[in-house]
Amino acid sequence: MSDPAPSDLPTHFDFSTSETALNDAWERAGVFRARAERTTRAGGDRDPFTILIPPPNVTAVLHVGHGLNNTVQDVLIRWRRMAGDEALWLPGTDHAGIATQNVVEKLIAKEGRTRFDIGREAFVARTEEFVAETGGLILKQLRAIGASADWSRTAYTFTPQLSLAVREAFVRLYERGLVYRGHRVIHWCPRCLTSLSDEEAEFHDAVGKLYHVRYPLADDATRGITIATTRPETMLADVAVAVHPDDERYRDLVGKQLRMPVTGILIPVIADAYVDKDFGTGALKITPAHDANDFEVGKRHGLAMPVTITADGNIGEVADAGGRVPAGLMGLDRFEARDRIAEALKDEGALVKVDVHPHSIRRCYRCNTVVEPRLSDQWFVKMAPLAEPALAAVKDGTVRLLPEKWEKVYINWLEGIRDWNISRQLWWGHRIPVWTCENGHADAYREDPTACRVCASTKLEQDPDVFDTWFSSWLWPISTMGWPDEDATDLKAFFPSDVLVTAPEILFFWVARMVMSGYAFMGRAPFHTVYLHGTVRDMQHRKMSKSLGNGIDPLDVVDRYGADALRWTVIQGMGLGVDVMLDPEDLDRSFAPGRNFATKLWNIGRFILMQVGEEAVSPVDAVKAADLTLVDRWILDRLDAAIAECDAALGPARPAAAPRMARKAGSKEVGAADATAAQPTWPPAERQVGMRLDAYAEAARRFVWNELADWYVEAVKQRLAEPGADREVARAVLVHAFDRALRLLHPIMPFVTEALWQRLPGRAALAPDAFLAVSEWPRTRAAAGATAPDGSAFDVVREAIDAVRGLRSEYGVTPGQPVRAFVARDERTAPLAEASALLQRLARCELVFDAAPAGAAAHAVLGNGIELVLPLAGMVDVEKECARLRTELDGLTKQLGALRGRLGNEKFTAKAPPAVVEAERVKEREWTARAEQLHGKVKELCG
RNA sequence: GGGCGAAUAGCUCAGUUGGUUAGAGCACCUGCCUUACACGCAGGGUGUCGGGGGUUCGAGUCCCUCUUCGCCCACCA
Repeated sequence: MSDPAPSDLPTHFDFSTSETALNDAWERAGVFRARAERTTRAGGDRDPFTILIPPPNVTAVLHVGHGLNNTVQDVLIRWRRMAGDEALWLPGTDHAGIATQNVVEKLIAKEGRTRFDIGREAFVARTEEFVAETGGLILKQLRAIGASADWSRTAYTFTPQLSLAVREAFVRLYERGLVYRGHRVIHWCPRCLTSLSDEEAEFHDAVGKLYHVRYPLADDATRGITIATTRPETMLADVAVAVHPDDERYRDLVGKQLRMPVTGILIPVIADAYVDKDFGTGALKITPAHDANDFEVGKRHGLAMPVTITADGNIGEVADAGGRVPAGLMGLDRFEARDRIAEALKDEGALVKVDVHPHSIRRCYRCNTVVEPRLSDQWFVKMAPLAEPALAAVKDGTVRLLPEKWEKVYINWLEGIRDWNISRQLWWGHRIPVWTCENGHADAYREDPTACRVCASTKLEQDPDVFDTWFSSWLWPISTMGWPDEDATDLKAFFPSDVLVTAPEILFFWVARMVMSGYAFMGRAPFHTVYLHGTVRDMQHRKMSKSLGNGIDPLDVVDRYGADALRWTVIQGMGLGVDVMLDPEDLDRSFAPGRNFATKLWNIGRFILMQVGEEAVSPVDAVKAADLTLVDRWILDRLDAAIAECDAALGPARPAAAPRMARKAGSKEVGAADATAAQPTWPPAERQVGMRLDAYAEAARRFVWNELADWYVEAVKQRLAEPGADREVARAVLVHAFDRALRLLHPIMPFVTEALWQRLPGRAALAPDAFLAVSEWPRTRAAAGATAPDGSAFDVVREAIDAVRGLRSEYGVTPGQPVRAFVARDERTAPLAEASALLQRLARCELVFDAAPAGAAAHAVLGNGIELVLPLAGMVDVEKECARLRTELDGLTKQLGALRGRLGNEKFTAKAPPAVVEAERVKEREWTARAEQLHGKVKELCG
């Protein structure tokens, strides 16, 4: 890079040009590309560290939720890359069956056509074309926020390779007897014209009406049963009224016939324990084809199952319903029919009453249409056997969910797992590989069959349905790695992966099912950590959404403040699992933390580059310990502390591969146990540790801003200005500390840190393709086996400066006015003597090592007992000082009283840990000394 | 209906196994263009840790209870 001289650098980081240039440079150098052969699993010396992107819909456009999700992944992957792992972040997209189909349907609707007008083949071709043209835009957008994914491995759930995995998975489950054809009531979306899984039919609160309808006895219209229903339109398909067998009210009616109003159809009264005696009237109308529970009741009693609602949600005689639908209702929309039937009931006098009834209704998760329960044939996966190892994995710590509360939700769901409806009546998706021959032999085939496996008939027809889109998503951790080829290079090197970063909304849709598929097809969990982050919300805590118009476009933020500002803001404000609040109305304020810090960092760098010059600096290790000044030692200490804090906040990258545990006595499953025993589990002490990205960000920020910039840089300004040996020491320490700070911050702010790091002196000696992005993650001196001289002596200096500044402010001494502070001569003042020039510069305070002159004075006592005295003659009135002293003394007396009370309490001294008691004793001595001192001053000054 | 969680500064949140005078960022107030940065510097905490009770030498932290809020699941028509 040809650079301007440091002094010509602008005062703000020019992110708009630098970000693109850096992205290009990184990609050219291939720093994001993972190499299987370097992993330990392939005989190399690097631990693999893999993150699989939660594939966004192929038609998706980047929104702030993606921004957050992918920033987290990128921070983790950059961290591990620097820490020496072979880091793979595998990007890709999801074909998103139902969602993409809806998009294309809308597109052709603009041409006045439906998918049925153009036919299945043309529709699929049209969708493929649309995806090819516009799909994957989001992956390009991810580059703009700095995503360091391995783009050479970009995957898509609908490629031939992944389709093969989907087919293989289905056939294997089929062969294991875990797939079956079910005839039952499922969730049906009348707009998408497809069945939905339980998870795809989401509950929404609604205030409906509860209609009480009287069904009279066929042979005695004066008697009857009143039932309650929220969906009177389904009465057209009623086949019975059920009561509880023990219900005295209805006992004599069981077995009798009722004549339904409106249709006049006769239906029996049956007894079934499913009915709740205490709900409504205790009588329940039974509509087996349009209610999942009624279906079960109907099966038990061998009842007919007429279908009176069509696929698109209208009234009609669909199946076994001859003569049930009155002509006037035929073809009506289901909700219109509801009102019409209610009117008809009212006219007949059969409508007893209508109550307001708050309840939950299910809606399609893609189009929000009210879901209709509907009798149909679908493919299901038996989930209980698959759930078992997935449940055990979380219980035994093979997989941890962060934050922990989601483990309970996960376990709760898996323990009550229900079978998964995987067939969809859509056109966009993987066709179900089941063929049925003319003789009715249905079977699953790995290859498209030319003849029936059973009877060799060549007249075969493929099931018209496609798979639930999640049936391909759940294979993501293995299909993207080359499965079903178990020898695939990537599968061997990078599976299982490490961390999955996603939103809790898809815990069941995706996360739990991936764990299941990992065990079902590879015998292992696909990752060891699931990081479930919060949601981005506006200031009213509403989820950001297009329809509410409260969204934030991440690319807009990148344009205004840079990708680093976006990333920093999101990471530093994100506690584990906590929602991030941003104000779409005030981007300046929302992204101030990131914008401000990026600029601060840039200016620290700018200053350092200007002061340090171009000549190479010696490594800090080469500096003799004796040549380090107080502040040098201090900043190196603080650096160690910051590294340790960052490491602690990030936590262990993976559970340690503990030595194989001794097999439990009596365990005979030697061979079987081995495959899973090899997968390490999180020790209880580490299960909730790490992944505190906000704490990591804060530790790094505090070091570079509050310690390096606020203190060290200020302290070394003078040394840098004067040529000589000490200047070289200062340069060495300064460059070292800043270099390490850039490393710590790089995962969060990759661009500004790389731009600065590339300009550090000594870069010329490095290889031309040396990047901060692949530089070594900092280690503490202790971790590196080096000795660390104590830097705490500088604390006295800092305290003295703080104290003088505080006193100045308190007494209203203007910043420009020089002051003198007196310190009684004492060997403990040695650090102050060494740093008195600093005190002069940073606090405009001349230090005098002598007794203070008599008269009004301000006092400050430093932590090690040194008293600092500022004469206030001519600067402040005595009364004010007296008042201040008295206030301090009062407060101290109160605190001392409490403290002495505790120390005098035998129970405390006997029961509290000795260390705590000792600390209290020390404190008591210090406070007592201070109190006596204050007493003296008050007497002397105030009489 | 079942399960889970939260309530700490104006806002968003930390607060590790109970142990100094409860912290951070943003916001706010005061003063500063001090040879990098006003997107900055220096100073300032503005709090009955939701209410009540209990355990303890000691409670923001543990237990009970009440209040409020949120999340997940569920076959009450």
